Amino acid sequence: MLSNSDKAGDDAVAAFRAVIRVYGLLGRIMQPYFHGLGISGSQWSVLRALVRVEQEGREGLRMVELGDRLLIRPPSISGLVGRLQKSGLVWRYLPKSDLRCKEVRLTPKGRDLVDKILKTHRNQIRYLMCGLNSGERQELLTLLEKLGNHLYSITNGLKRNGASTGTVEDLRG
Amino acid sequence: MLSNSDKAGDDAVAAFRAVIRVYGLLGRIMQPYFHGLGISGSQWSVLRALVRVEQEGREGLRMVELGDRLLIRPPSISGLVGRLQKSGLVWRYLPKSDLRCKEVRLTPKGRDLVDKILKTHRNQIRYLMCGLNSGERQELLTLLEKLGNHLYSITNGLKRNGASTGTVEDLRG
DNA sequence: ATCATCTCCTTAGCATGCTAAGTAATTCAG
DNA sequence: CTGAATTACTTAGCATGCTAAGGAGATGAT
Repeated sequence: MLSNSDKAGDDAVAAFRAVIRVYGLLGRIMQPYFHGLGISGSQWSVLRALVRVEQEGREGLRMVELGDRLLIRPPSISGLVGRLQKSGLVWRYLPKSDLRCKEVRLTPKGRDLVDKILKTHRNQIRYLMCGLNSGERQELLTLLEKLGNHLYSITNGLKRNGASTGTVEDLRG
Repeated sequence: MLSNSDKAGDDAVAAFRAVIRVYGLLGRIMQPYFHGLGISGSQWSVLRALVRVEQEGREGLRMVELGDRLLIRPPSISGLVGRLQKSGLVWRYLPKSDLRCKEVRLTPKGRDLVDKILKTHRNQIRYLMCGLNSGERQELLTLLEKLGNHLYSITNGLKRNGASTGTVEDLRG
């Protein structure tokens, strides 16, 4: 019985490793691409999130909201936004409603850069992903969304447990 | 015609973003897991590669081979192996055949740790991936391998081009 | 045989991620 | 209304990734 589930685990390990490998390969390609644009991939994620938020009709994002969207922790957000502010692409201010928070928004210079990058960005991503045809990309998206929902529920479990170690036992035992 | 390909690009962007999100979620779960084991995910990758190489009948791996397997650059390998050596898990020596190289192998302490972790590791991965059933995991693996092969051929193109900026134009124009 | 080149590794310096701990503002219990 | 708990952000310190540049050994053209 255990040997059966061992075999069932093999495709789990293989798929797990494949996600990591593909992510690594994407990074190897995207890093020099962003370097040529004068920013980093992480910085692009911030700028992109701020544009999206403007399109939703809001002027800025609180730091913690940014962290939720980008899946990174508050201290990392602080550093990232700080460097973007030093570059003049982003602006940080205190909303009057809650002085604990800081909100971030694009400067005109930041918006200009995003507009410039967006003109070609979709083509770049399309080129990376053209190893799969459209049907395959949609299938991949479906599978990753399903897996992502599962993983997200695990991270919520971690959050509820406080000082968890992230193991199966913590979450199930 | 461009508007058609714009629509075709949408699923490329969505799938691209899904890979990044799933990788981020995996990291959020695996990081505390490895922390509880006394090492990091990157360090585990090194130890795991060294065990695999032993199973292939070789005693150790050159630094640069390690980098190829883990998709990281030589300076990162130096630091990673250096810290593992300081922890006594790994051993670095000069092969007589080529004094430029250094080879890395597990110490007994390192092998003991790997053996201990491997007892439960597959269950942990299986738990992460159980959001998909076995057929879905195999389908995901197939898609990611196909995409990975495409991306790998792009990185080879970057290597051949020397100081490339990693854009579509560099590789196609 | 020798000089140029290539390969492998390392160091220096930076960006990005994390946890732990600290400060300031808000909220809630009494 | 006041004190405790919570929430948001920051700082400090570490690990990991990168590029650029340098040194030592191997290779190759002449």
